[in-house]
Amino acid sequence: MNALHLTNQLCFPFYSISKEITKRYRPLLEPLHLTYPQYLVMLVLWEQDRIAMKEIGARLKLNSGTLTPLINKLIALGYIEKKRNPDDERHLVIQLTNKGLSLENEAQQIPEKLVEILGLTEEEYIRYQQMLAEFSMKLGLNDDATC
Amino acid sequence: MNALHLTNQLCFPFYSISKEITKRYRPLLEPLHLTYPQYLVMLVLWEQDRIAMKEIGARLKLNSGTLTPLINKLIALGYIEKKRNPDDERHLVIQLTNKGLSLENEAQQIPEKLVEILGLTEEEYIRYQQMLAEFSMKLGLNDDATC
DNA sequence: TATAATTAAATTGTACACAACTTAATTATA
DNA sequence: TATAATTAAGTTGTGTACAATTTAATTATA
Repeated sequence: MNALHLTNQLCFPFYSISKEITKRYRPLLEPLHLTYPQYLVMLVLWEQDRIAMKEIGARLKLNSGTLTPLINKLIALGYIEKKRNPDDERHLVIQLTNKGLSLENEAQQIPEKLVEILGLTEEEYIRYQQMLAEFSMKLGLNDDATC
Repeated sequence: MNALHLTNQLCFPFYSISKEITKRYRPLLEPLHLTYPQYLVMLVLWEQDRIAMKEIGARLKLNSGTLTPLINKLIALGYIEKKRNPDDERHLVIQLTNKGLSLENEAQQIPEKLVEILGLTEEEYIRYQQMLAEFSMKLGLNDDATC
């Protein structure tokens, strides 16, 4: 076996599948005026509002070089606001606006639409998800450094 | 179950695992002066030399906007050359230089080093690979449009 | 066979992604 | 308590990614 053969790589499928899914998200997110990384930030905030930018970065594994412009774009869209934490001025607290809050309703059908677009059954979805969670664990991606 | 919860997403693990593996490739590829996408182009050429840029794009699922600067970088590094196909001047034929050809030797230990860095056993590697190949198939990523 | 349609690269514009560095605020330590 | 170390954002520079458009070459069609 030639270990340098493209089909024998482990990373390449992750890389190309990731890009392909992101591409398939595009038409679903377009009505919300969001890109996929912007959508991820919104998911975090819908889960827990008023958290530090640092914490969003920790959950999404994004550093400030990526996150700062993302956050600024979401502010420009009117979905979030940022203000300094008075107890520690280094921390930016990110907060949903009413517009950002109500956007969650419009996003409700996105996950089911995506599964449909990917052509997966419920069992397949769960099986892949478990496999990925296991793999993420092995890579230490679930160790929440901020806890 | 909240389908909008980050941990219930299918795409997010693909996205973050992909980025994490790419990050772990970095120190392995640094001695070759290659980034991960540049390494992918080299893998394709070590498999089959003197192919059209279009064909490289088809295998890696990259369009010309991404591939053109990648190819130019590899030329600047002295690993490849490009020339027009005399039979069809629209096609760029990409060819390894001696330097690019001999680089394959230096790349030989990369796959095993990566598996070690990822902390996977042989069986795990194969199992994940199969699952990913299956998923890629479902997404139609293996349909080689150029055949 | 002149014109239209198609095709492969290149270009343009927007948006990540991250390493390395800078700045300002906070905390630790001599 | 002045100084050093640490921390969170922001900035800079390089390198993808991709949609949409342009350009040049080839092929199809009226």
